[in-house]
Amino acid sequence: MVESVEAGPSLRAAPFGPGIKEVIRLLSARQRSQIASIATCVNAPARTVVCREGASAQSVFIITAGVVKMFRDLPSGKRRVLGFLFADDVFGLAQNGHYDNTVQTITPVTLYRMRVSTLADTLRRDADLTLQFVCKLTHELRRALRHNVIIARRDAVGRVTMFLGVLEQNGLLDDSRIEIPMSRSDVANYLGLSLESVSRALGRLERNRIIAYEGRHGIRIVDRTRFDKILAAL
Amino acid sequence: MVESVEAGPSLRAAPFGPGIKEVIRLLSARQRSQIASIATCVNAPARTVVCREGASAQSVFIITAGVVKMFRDLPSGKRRVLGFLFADDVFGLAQNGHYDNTVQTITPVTLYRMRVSTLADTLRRDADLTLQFVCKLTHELRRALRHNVIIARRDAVGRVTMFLGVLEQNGLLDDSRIEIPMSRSDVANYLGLSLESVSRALGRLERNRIIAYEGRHGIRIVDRTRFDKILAAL
DNA sequence: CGTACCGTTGAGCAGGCTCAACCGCTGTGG
DNA sequence: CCACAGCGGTTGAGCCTGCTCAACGGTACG
Repeated sequence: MVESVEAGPSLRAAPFGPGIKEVIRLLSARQRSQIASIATCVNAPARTVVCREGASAQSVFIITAGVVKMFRDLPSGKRRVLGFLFADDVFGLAQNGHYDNTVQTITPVTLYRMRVSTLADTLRRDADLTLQFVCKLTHELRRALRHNVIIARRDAVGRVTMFLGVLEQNGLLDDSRIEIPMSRSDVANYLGLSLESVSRALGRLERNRIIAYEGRHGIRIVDRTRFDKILAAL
Repeated sequence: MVESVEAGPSLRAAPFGPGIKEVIRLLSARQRSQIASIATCVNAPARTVVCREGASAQSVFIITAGVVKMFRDLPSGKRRVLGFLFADDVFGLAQNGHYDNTVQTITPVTLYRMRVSTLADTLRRDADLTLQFVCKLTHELRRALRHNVIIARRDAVGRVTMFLGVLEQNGLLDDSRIEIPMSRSDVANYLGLSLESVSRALGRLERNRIIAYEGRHGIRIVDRTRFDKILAAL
């Protein structure tokens, strides 16, 4: 667990150009420490609300460890989860000086907080760093579009399967275990399903021996062939 | 129709900070001509494929007039429309040197095309301009998240109504007429509905005297109160 | 003037939502 | 130490809405 000799936060994204296929960490050591110098490092326990929809947006955040969910509460009382964010993700970008989503921690989280005005000043002086943010935002945009594709699917099993696929990509765990740190309810709100449907879909995937449970918050893909077939079925 | 004495393309977005509520055009006259100097202006008729998913990504595009759709074709043959883009929108941002969506014109379109490497060079030298792109991308991200909220909704009438709301915001026509330049099929693919459902939803809105048709590609909101009530029903 | 596509409308079916009960784990207080 | 309450998760029964298949009307374009 000698993971970060490096100082400061990082950004994870897939670059524009050819050559590099995977998602990588973008910032140089110098840029990381540069951001660290204008940010304060914060630890938050699980279930902490980091920023609230509609509140005045003072800060931008970069996650270095843990998982958070970004959501919006609708007039009807229903909650729409717009995304899950992990290490090296950024959030808190605002419109008109107000956050437009609420962000809440799911696991204990370590994050860097910086004032939006300070960050803007820094970016105005460093085009290279700003370009890194462009890259990161483009990556976020891709994720949002992918999310669109997922929830446009009609069948619950397909949506859940695609979600597991995303989690797998994201986790990058060496073994084949996929962590599902969030509750069924969060997953349901993310996928636009009822939590019962999520539960049933997972149950069906297990009964068909496509996945296997590893506790309630972890699964393993047992039959990759059929898993991929479901992914491609859309 | 003396609309653009200004030279070169622009970017439309809502800024971060407080003070300005609406979507505005970001670039200064200098920045517009700067981009114009590294770009070539192109006119394309309706139904032109501007860039194709998977193709090598040489260029980035900024629209100055017209409407395009961005979509992805799925293994099953179904098509998912990820968004409609209008004047002052940007597209062509790639991953790993390849476009990840196809973009096709709906109306005749005027756009600026620039090589991605040239644009990157320009951005690396101008932090201010790059920051404008950050702002624009954040705006696009917001739109994508809003799209997520829309299609997560289960009822067809609600989805169509929210779509009309977005079109209205977008059009900013002085009168209350809302243009629907795209086909029902495109709308359906955008909303994750069958085209029959879109047709039925519009029909129901008209029968209930909430909207009124103005030809097949334009409507007018007749009963704003009930329209807003449907919007808030989610 | 004809044809093909877009749009509308109808009938029947399927999959997901709602309501509801039940299970297992966790944490708390008697 | 145990009883109980609360929450997250699973499972079942019935309903409802949007999808599918199909036919038809209108308009734009060759």
